[in-house]
Amino acid sequence: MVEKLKEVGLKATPQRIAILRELDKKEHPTIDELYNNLKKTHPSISLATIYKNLNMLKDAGLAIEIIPPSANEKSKFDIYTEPHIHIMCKECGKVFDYYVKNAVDECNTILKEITKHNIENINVLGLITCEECRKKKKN
Amino acid sequence: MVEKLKEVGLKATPQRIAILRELDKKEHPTIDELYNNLKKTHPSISLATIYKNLNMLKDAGLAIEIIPPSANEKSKFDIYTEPHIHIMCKECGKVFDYYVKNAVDECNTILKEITKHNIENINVLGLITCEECRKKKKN
DNA sequence: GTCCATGCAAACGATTTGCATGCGT
DNA sequence: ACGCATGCAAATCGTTTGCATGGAC
Repeated sequence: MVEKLKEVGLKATPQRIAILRELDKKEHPTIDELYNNLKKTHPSISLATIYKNLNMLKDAGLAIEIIPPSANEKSKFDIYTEPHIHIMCKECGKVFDYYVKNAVDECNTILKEITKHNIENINVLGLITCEECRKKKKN
Repeated sequence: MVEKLKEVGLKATPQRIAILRELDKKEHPTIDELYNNLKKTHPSISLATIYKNLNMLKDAGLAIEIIPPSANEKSKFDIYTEPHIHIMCKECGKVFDYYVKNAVDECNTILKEITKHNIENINVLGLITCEECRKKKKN
């Protein structure tokens, strides 16, 4: 994590390293989950620091924000290493990663054909009902 | 618009009708654009009313929210009639609609193959640089 | 030693809420 | 006439900002 930060020209502070480590667990925390988790090891960490750093990490391409479709739901955060697709459970909000390289490209191609536009980037979020939630619903 | 509202069990108030009419112009307004436009014909309309109604219209499936990828940008709103795809200019935020029925299905199919999940719904937003913005950039 | 980062508290903006009044049915 | 909708103001929530102190380089 220290190297990643230096590569993009950011100081390797303990807080930043901790944030990246936490994101690297791939649990897709919301900001306050991140805050609560980090307080365990960094009791003095402040929310403002987390906000500031998440913005910097996003700008630097080391983190990405997963924005839910309903917008009154909270964003979740993920470490960014290579392009991948996110699937979210519409019941509980849990996020699943799919590191399938050409999936993003395929969707992109389809959009290009339809729109005749040069699609530079796509944001895809698939919505499912996860196993757990499906079970709960049955009862 | 009156009928649409009654179909979903909502009272056809002048404010609601006006909101739907405004969305039907397909200009994808933000909440305050909507507010400013509606004030012209409904000077006493309140922001709270717009917020409440947009939420109800979304829940009822008569409107959808287009959430930009950067999340500090404002959401835009659209009337919902049938599934379609949105493309957004990353420079100026302008939104373009594509009513191509099987595009949504195709993306859906790809996601299903990759994830082996039953994708119930997808949220796709394609990002481009629109003509106007491309011209501006050249200068 | 310099400059950027941190952490606190205050400021801010967007959205929601409570409540009295008005209006669609 | 009833019950939901409106509009106002206040409350709330998430996020950002300013600033003094601390820490990475």
